[in-house]
Amino acid sequence: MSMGETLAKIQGLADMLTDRQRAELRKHITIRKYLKNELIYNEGDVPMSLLCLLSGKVKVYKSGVGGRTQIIRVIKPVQYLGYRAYFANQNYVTAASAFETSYICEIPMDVVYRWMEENIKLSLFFVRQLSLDLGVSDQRTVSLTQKHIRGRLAEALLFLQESYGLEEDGATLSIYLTREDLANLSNMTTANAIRTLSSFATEKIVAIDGRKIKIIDFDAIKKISKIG
Amino acid sequence: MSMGETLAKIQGLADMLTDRQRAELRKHITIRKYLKNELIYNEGDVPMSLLCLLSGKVKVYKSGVGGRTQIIRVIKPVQYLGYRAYFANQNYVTAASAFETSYICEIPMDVVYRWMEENIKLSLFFVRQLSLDLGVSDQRTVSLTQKHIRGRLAEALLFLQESYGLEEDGATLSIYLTREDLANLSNMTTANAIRTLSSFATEKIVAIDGRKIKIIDFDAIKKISKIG
DNA sequence: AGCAAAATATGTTATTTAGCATATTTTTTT
DNA sequence: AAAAAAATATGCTAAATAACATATTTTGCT
Repeated sequence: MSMGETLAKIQGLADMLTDRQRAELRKHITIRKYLKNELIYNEGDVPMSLLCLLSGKVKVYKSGVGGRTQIIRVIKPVQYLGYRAYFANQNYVTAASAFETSYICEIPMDVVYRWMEENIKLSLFFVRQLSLDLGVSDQRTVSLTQKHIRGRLAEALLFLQESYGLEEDGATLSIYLTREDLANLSNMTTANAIRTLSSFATEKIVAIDGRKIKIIDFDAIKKISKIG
Repeated sequence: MSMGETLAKIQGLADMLTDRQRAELRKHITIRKYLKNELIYNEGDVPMSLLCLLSGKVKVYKSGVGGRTQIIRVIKPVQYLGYRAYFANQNYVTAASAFETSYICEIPMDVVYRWMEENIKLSLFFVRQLSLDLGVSDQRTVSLTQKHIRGRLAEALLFLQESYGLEEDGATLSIYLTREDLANLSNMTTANAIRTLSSFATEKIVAIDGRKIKIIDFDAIKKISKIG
């Protein structure tokens, strides 16, 4: 990932900056490659940088009681992450790692915050991002607590489709997750993710080929997700 | 609640404003009294105002599948609410109502947003608020999904203590909730909230007298909440 | 290619929690 | 103060989900 490509990717952010800030951006930005399953940051770490996923796929998760893990959100290119903890003056309460090989650019958070103090547009950008994130999080709390297993899994499949899209066939999810990740996304045990996905396959709602999931009956999935 | 008292309560916000904005604030601010259980806003409503709870207690909740309700957060004086949806350009995805008689002041959100566009401090205030809210919401997702009933109820009791404090005896929660509200806060059925609270009473962890809950063994509650 | 480790599949059992029913008590309304 | 409605309490049953066990398949590694 070259600097030129990178700057093209984060143009949305760069466009909000003043000329002077944009010059500073070039000085401070760094790019790092993360391998599959590599940790990007961990719970308890001090947030130092604004991260922007340039390519690849990333999960943000939290470990709960008894070693269970909950995937809180998934990140696609070009999305930002890592800002909440800094703004709240906290250490990270989540961890993030790469689903697959990912390129992430980093901008020191103190530099970003300095820009925000003299750049309303940038501040309002984060107000909006945080507001969207919070809406999703609140909705997720209710879905994960109130829907039954089938509803939660169906919702997770739709969520993955919205986040990462479909292959050229217009039906196969573009992300290949392990059943364990699928379970951690849907708040269930791995065995139940396996079983429930198998049921969906038996019912011809999806077709599974290893980690490849093809959604055959979108309406059925939507219905199962909705009624819980 | 007089205008003088009100301005004293929202001084934290007023202090961030310019002189001109403060003058405008006086023109646009209105105060309204809400009776016990009165609806403040509903899911689907268009967010028009920034709300600030001056006195009383408020719940923000969301109805999920099968008519079940989840209390998402509780508000104490002097806290703001109603801003997320406006910033995200959405209608409300939650509802809010008063636990008890409450006074709430309202400032038109478009006025607030105009201020934000020319007032970095105010924008950064909301960046911080939203970041704190999001951290709580993410934590709550994991607690509510992974902890067992006793852990969730214990957490709810601690949460109420942190939010609304204790009576002069240093042990009785200052908020008197119905078992149904307690259930909606802890993601369980009303019958289970009743049963579990009774168990805590039998185990001498709390003492209950109607809706009055006295925490006898704080360490036990903390431990139950922690281990889930 | 061959081995080890990890992931998937599936059956069985145990636990947790919801659902339902009914009695009693408390609160609200008239 | 009486009546009605709502909330609380408690027992029993059913449903949902986790836990555990074991076999098979796939993946990653050297």
